[in-house]
Amino acid sequence: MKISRVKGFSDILPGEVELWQFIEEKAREVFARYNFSEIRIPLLEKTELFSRSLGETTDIVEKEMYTFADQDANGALLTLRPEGTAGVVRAYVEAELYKAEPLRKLFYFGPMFRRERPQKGRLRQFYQIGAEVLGREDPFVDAEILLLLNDFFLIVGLDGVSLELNSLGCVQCRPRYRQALLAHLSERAKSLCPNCQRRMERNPLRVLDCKEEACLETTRDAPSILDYLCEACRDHFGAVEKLMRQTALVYRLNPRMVRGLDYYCRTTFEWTSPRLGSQNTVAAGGRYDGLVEDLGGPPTPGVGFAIGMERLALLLEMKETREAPRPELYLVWVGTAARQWAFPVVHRLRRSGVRAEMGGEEKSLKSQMRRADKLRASFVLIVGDDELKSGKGVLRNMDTKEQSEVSLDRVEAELLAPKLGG
RNA sequence: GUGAGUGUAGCUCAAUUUGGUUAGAGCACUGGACUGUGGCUCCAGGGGUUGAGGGUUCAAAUCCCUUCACUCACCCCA
Repeated sequence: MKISRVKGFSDILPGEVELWQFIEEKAREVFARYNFSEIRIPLLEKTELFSRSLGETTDIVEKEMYTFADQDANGALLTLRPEGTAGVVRAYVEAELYKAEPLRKLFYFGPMFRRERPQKGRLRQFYQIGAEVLGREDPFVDAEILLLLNDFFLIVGLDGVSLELNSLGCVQCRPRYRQALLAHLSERAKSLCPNCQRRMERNPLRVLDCKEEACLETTRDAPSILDYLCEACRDHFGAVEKLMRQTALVYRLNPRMVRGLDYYCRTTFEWTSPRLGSQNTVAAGGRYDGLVEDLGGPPTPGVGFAIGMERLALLLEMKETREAPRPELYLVWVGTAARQWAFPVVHRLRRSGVRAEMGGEEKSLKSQMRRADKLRASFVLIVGDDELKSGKGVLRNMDTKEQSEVSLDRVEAELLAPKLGG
């Protein structure tokens, strides 16, 4: 009986994995330029970490987490991480990273798990590239990571995406806005969709995010969060905007943009693409100045983002297909004596760093050549009885069709010469 | 969780409307033409429980029921 993969979980097969490697490589490059350090944390955390940091009433915590009881006597509830920030902050606090160094710039790659209904750009195990900057309240840091993301998109060749920016205010000013919005909404509650009527009680800001025509209409002249920011938040956001203009980073101000997780405050942002279908966010993030303290650390501001890797891959995949690596040498043998000779030679070449392959089974010269061609080998070395006798093998450059003789007793030395490109 | 759509060869798809012989094509794969030299061309070959199970019928890929999977949308979000 065949066993299939779990719903919403996917394999990244040869042919597509090259694109992922490319993305990861470029991400490392950009993080290095911006002086970020990698952090690796567990996929499994205590459930409490997520319910505390994301918010008890978010959809993720309420119905999307993979949670189970540990087999230990204490039976603690454990959860496969649905996002990265909580775990990074937990590690930051646990290792007291703030003690030796006031500013930490961290990045990570890895899978996240949410039990949602799969669709385009949405899987139950999905990969994120994330970054967190801990220890600075400075708007220059907000601008820095926005520029980092922009640079990253530039070097992977992503285009057609747009950036939206907003400020959600802080614990000082958001309650005031919430109240004003609520006042506006309750007067018009009848014209809101049933969903939004529920949202009004739980998280009124989400009403602004509704796609329902009627709700869009009723919130058209709703108060804007940007008019309710306290002085400190207004200054902070103003400074971010100024830096955006100074660095010519194009964005659209979107005072209706809200975030799904409770810990966000002040600057929030989102990169979207119209080509992704309804899951159109490629990257998003924002500031979370209270989170470290909530998780038992000292008051420490933070700001970060996450990039959805399969969404990014989806967008880049449409542009061009990336090529699989090609073998540098394919050794074609004719006759069992030649095969016996070839096997250790290929082994030694591989040990010297050459990407090498040889013909398998008892196959004709022609079919081995065909296979070498299919794999796009750069060079083919042909060895048969004649060559064994004369001690000279035939080396063929598959691109130029040039052939030359190499002496078999010093074949490695000859092959490792510049011919093979090092 | 709700709704809609789609399941035929390794891949992309015909044949389903109107049930009718042995389910086809292109690409890919294997071999040959070219007995030890790749790509192009030509020829040949292998490969299918038509997602699965049941039903109707002389006859089912085709009609009906059940089920599973996938996809997209709602929702939510990276």
